[in-house]
Amino acid sequence: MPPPTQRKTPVRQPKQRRSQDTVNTILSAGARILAEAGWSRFNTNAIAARAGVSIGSVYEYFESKQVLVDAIASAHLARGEDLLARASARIAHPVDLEELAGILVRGMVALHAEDPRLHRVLSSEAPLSAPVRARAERLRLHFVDVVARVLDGRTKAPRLAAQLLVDTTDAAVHRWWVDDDGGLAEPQQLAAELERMVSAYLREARPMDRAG
Amino acid sequence: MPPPTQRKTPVRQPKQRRSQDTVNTILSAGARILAEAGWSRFNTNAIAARAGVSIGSVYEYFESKQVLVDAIASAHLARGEDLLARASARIAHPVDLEELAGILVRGMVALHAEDPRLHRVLSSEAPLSAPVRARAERLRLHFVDVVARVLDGRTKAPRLAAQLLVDTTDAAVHRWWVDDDGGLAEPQQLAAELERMVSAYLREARPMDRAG
Amino acid sequence: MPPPTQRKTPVRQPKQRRSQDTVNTILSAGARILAEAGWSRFNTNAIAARAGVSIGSVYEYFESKQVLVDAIASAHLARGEDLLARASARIAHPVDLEELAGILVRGMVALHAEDPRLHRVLSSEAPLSAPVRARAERLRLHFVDVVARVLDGRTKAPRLAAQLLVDTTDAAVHRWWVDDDGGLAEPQQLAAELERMVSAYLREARPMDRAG
Amino acid sequence: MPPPTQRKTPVRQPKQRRSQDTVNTILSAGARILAEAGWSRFNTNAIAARAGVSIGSVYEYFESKQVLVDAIASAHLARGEDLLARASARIAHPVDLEELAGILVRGMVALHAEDPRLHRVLSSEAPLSAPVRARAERLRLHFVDVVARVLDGRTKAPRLAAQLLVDTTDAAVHRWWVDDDGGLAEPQQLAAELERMVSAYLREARPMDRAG
DNA sequence: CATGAATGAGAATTCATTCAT
DNA sequence: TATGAATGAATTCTCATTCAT
Repeated sequence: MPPPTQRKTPVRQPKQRRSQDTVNTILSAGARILAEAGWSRFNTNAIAARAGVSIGSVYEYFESKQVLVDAIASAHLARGEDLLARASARIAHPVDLEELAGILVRGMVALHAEDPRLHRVLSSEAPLSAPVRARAERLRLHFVDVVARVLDGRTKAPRLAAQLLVDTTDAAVHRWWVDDDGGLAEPQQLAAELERMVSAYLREARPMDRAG
Repeated sequence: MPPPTQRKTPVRQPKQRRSQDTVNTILSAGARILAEAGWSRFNTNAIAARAGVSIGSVYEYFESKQVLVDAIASAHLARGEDLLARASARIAHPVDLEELAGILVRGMVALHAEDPRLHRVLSSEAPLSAPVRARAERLRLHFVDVVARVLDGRTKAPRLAAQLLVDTTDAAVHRWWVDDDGGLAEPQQLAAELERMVSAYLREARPMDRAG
Repeated sequence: MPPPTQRKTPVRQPKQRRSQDTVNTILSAGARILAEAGWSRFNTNAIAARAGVSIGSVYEYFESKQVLVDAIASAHLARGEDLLARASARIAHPVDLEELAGILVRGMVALHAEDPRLHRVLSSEAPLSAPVRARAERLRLHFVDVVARVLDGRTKAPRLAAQLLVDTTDAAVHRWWVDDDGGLAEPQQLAAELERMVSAYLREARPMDRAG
Repeated sequence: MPPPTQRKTPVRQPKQRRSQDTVNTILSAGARILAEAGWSRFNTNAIAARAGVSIGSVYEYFESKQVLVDAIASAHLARGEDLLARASARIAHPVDLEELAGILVRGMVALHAEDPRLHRVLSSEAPLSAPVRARAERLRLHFVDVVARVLDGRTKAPRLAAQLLVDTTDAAVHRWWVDDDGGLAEPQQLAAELERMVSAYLREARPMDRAG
């Protein structure tokens, strides 16, 4: 944190500023190519050209193509983590199980609606490094944790149920928002129906329901 | 004219036999590489080496790398179509809605349990041609049709419900059997829970349930 | 010459007969490919397929691709030699110098009108072996000889004049009939004008013209 | 702002200089291979090796082998266009018809004397793209135009005559200078005789000659 | 730091030719 | 003789990466 002293226009180190700009330019050029043309057209020379920088600069900031695609994926994951952090507040608060279904499905839709084409390429075509895949896995686990905490004491096997809910809604929404190429029904309709299914499950999953 | 009797094993001309052997060798070498090393290592020279044939032989039978991967995908789809055809007999018979959930989930598991690594690469990494993608889409539509027919008259919006069920179980099972890299719970447990969720949904989706 | 004896249907050696048929089939399949698709598409497998024989048979009769294209060129040259032989009778007869121009130009047109597309490929694209090129050169020399003999004693430097006439008409007719892709005037008009030019030259090339 | 004075030698950025050098090296390596070994040996690896650059550099500057051979042909054509431009000044000036024959033949000789082996390969073996062929055709039309303008009003059908003259001299000189493999007479002698033939034609092609 | 020319390993594809059947 | 499956050297082209300026 910079000292809150009298300098109005703080001397921003031009070097670092410019560097960060270049890094961002490269990252978004790469992301756009990935989203628009897929992994097969994601080549370092094209990225440099699109970013308007030299290929040398790309390698100045990213050791290799792998590091670059990992960085793009990380940025994308960071946005997901952000969304989850904000949503978890809403979920964590003592919430009616009835509401949970809606929050869950709508949250997942929000998560996948953010640059779905990029999401698609990153989650299927692009070969990400192990650490990045681990980070994605952690995001999922975190999601499961949040839901499990809500279910705790209110359903049998809350953690298993949480994983079922997260994985199912994630996978289904992913398919409808990300993978779909001309499906049957509208994603919105399907999501509403999915909500109904999740509700039905939660209603029957109460401990007493099974015991009694 | 040859005797129209007892020819169960048709006289295979040795040349055709040899060709077919080569074709099969190439197809399975390609499938194994795809399953074990992914699309990025799927190159025609590696395939030829693995199949123990020359690169020329690969091109003798497959016009291009694209045609080859399409052929591998087609064979995989054919196995899926087969499974569905046999399963649809079971589903189509007047089946209790309660049973449907089990048949559906177990059918989907069977569908994905067949060479899941190959399935994974074919369904995400590999760039398949439009006709093959259309064939996969047709398989999915067929599945939805079969389920919709069972639901007809027994749930509201049977076709929408059918798509929800097929897509959800497909996506979830796909994730657990195909995509999973070290998840939380056992896929089997999750599948059992999924069955419960589908049952709950069907129970509540009866026309009278909503009307009354 | 076969003995004119009583066998009506002579026993033709089926082997040699069939062989010759196969050879001819291959030769014309090759010639057609050469004429229609050019040297770059002239490949032995395509020829075998087009001829309806196996690639093995092609190599049974022609040691190599080079031998095959040479054989096609030789057959084409043989037709040219034939034409020249028949034309030379007409030319050799004490012919008016005025007539010579017409005979020459029309003969050259006839020579080039025979399968011009094949002629084009053989005379430019296809890499013929030295012996075949020598044979083509011999045909040209023979042509020059025939014309020189007519000019002998009637023009100065009859051999030089003969070569001028043969080469000029050959080259020009070749260009108009064989190479032309959408030229200006009609080949026929140009040929008529060429005749006029040759006539004019011959008229002025008489020994006395220069001497006196 | 740089001083707007005495900059005769523009400041060449070293990078552009280096690039241009590489381009030229590749172009002439390609031209030499084409001239010395023909189209069949014109392969990108050989060109790179001969130019002393990597294969990557060849493709850095020429999208494809086709583009490269087209560039070589274009450079060759540019030299021809230059020659014609300079010659047309001489021809265009009110020139005696007697002189025309000499100018024409000598011009054509000059045109073909420039790298005849390259000319040979480019004009027959090498498959040039349509635009380059069109450019060659334009050069020919331009030549015909120049001659036709001289003949205008002095011969019947001046344009037809012009085409006859251009095509005939072009084809003949091409044969003698470019295609010839050990012919009979010296090309120089033949050219002199060709000049005589053209003169004779022009003398007789005057309008009054035919009318009266 | 930035540039961009240069590199070269690697991948797809073709096709003349061989040889076991 | 005929067949056609199999071979593999040769060729075009791509693109991640390096490094001199």
